[in-house]
Amino acid sequence: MSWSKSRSDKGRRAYHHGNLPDELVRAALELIAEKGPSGFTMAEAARAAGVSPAAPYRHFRDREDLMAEVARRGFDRLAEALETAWDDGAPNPVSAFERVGRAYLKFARENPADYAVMFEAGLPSDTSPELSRANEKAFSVLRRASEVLCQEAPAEQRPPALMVSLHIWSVSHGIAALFSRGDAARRKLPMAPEELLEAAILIYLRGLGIRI
Amino acid sequence: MSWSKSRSDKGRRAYHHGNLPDELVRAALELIAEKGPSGFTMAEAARAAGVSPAAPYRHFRDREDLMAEVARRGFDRLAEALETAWDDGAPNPVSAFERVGRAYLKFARENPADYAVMFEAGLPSDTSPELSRANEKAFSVLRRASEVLCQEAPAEQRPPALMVSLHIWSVSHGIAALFSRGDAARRKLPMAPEELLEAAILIYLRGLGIRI
DNA sequence: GGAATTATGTGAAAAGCCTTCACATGAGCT
DNA sequence: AGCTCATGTGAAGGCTTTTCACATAATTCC
Repeated sequence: MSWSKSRSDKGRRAYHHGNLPDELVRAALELIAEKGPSGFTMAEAARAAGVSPAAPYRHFRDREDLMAEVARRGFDRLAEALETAWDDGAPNPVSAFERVGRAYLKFARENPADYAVMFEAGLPSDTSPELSRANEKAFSVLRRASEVLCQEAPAEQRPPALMVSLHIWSVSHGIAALFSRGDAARRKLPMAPEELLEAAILIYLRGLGIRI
Repeated sequence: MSWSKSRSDKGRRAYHHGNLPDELVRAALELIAEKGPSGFTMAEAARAAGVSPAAPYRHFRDREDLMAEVARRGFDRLAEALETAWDDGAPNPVSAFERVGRAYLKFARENPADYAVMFEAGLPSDTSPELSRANEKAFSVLRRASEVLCQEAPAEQRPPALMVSLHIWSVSHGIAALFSRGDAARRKLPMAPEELLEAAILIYLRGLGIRI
């Protein structure tokens, strides 16, 4: 049996928690969802997990280290969501690309806590190699999609795929950050964020000479 | 004489500071520039201004209130910078519009602390009416510029100016947030943020059918 | 099976922060 | 000069982060 502590007697708390890191990450996300990244405290996360305030430090160097792990997992899940949405460009690159955009906003809307930690917690970019790699992985989906998409542009004025991916990421992040945050919608919009992004992408692609 | 305490004897600290609110805002910006919005503390700002830790509370309800004032001033200065850049659309709307985009990025690059507080400190959108108004003022510059710009589009497919302004703001903010932050450049770019934005705007305008 | 080693959690403590309160001090007005 | 209001101080409570020695459980190795 791999977890010998087990749930045998449910009421009693075992000395060893069994899965503290995961639980702390979960607690952190809940707290951040309620009170923002700066409102989250190590002590409260420990309390939520039912351990002493010192326990988390067995698994995370400090508060920032826990945040970085939250962000890393966020990027992993974002990468997964974007990958699924892209679906290898089926049935055609343009519609798959728009699906990716919508998936990006959906992620930001449904996971505002993750998103805030990923992009607004002010984590130094070199916090951890794992974080950088997860970030890179999410971006690479956009990058590959842009490469396929660029093949659709007339050959004589084909834009650099990297630039296109940066443009799309920027506008997606801009809309997510400014207008698409969970309940705390920053500003009244004449249309849903998804429609706003879709329109932006369509106009942009037309500007690239891609037929729609 | 309006400030009778004056600087008469420079060494001696007067009991009354004379201009504590301004000094606190200045100190806050310096601290935030060094250690990010979450690294800023009321106590340290007070220390920098040479007053006791309790003094700031005579001028700001709490930490968040000071942050909101920092953000408010930031939006005011951003609005001013954008207004100047727009220059009533001279000599022609398109080039003036690009100037506005560059001014936006310049502001973000040269005032990373202000920018961080304005957009990433997680201030509740209803923190203060003054903050909302300053925010609105900055955005309205973009909005008016978009209105003029849209007149350049062929009448039969003229886009809503509000949508255009939201698109431009989003991509500008996206680029600023992701790539254009002071020294902590998030990611290696094949081109300067300003060029990246300029290219995005040109492609977008072409997509709108605006001749360049 | 039992002992040694390692991993994980505890309690206590130092240091620092936010914020409030009663009180002190100075400025401006009459 | 005296009154009133604005502004600054010191001390205090309650919170947080983080470390350290110590306790206890899980695992490994004979």
